[in-house]
Amino acid sequence: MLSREAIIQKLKENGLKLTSQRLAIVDVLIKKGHLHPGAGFIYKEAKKKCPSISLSSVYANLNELTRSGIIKLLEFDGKENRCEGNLEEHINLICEHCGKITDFEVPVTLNQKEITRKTGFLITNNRLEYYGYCGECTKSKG
Amino acid sequence: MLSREAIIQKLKENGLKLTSQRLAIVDVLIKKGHLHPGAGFIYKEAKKKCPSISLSSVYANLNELTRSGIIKLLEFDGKENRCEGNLEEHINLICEHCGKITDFEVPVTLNQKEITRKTGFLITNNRLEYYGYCGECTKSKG
DNA sequence: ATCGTATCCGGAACGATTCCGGATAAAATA
DNA sequence: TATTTTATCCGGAATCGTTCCGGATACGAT
Repeated sequence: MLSREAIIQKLKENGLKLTSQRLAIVDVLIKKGHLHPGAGFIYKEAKKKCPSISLSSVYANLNELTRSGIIKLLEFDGKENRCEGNLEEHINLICEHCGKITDFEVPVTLNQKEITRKTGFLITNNRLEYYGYCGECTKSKG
Repeated sequence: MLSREAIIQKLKENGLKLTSQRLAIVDVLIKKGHLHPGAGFIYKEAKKKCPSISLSSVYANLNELTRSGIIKLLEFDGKENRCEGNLEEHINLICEHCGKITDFEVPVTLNQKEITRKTGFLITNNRLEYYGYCGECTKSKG
């Protein structure tokens, strides 16, 4: 995740205004320990600093932040989407019990050029996920 | 994708009845050239052989086939979900222009045991996707 | 042929997200 | 500082793929 300053600079570069709603959302995103928050959580948290904020503004802002390359949205059908601040290629470990998402750096980057050469497919984005049960949930339940 | 016979055997093993609706859906799934169909397409196609079929039955059956380990559902937020017959670990190349999904075998299987050892995360399922533009769409448009 | 039960159908319900149009406020300009 | 421009805001309605419901149907065991 970028620093607050870097995000604000990117926002300015993209001609986006620094509204109180937008900054409140950014502050939730950069808060440590709350990785990969969903729109609902961000709404609830941002409301503490900016009580007038609406849920539709949260959604609009998350889309805007995505367009500016500040975050990435992990979309899940049925479930809430989640925000991703780590834009480097990596694997998301998603716990099916507690919902926690952990980043795992890919030791050897898969050779995307080889895929393009073999198939003609031009890669612009990726989504690498392992589903299962995190260490804590495995210990407590089995 | 399993053969028709193998699927029918799996259905019997799991105590599922061989209804005309279910078999019509299976026939759409195993048809070559229509890889990764969505519920809407399956509904439309199955209706040709089984005109009384309902969309809710298609959904119920896709969930049942998933539970029996015959297919896997690729869930997309906003867009239709897609059926996956290849249950081996591989990468899906998803074209953002035409929507086509192509399987790409992973040359070196990522070491899942190492992930478990390092993080305690127990892997039960995976989702590996590259988004971009397939060869055909790249050629025709650029 | 009978029976038990999984499965079916149609439509209502669901829920996260998007869309709308009038109101607001950021920030450029004078 | 006052004015102007325009992105952004809010609240609620709309969207849409999917799930849920209850009564009807038909598979397949006996």
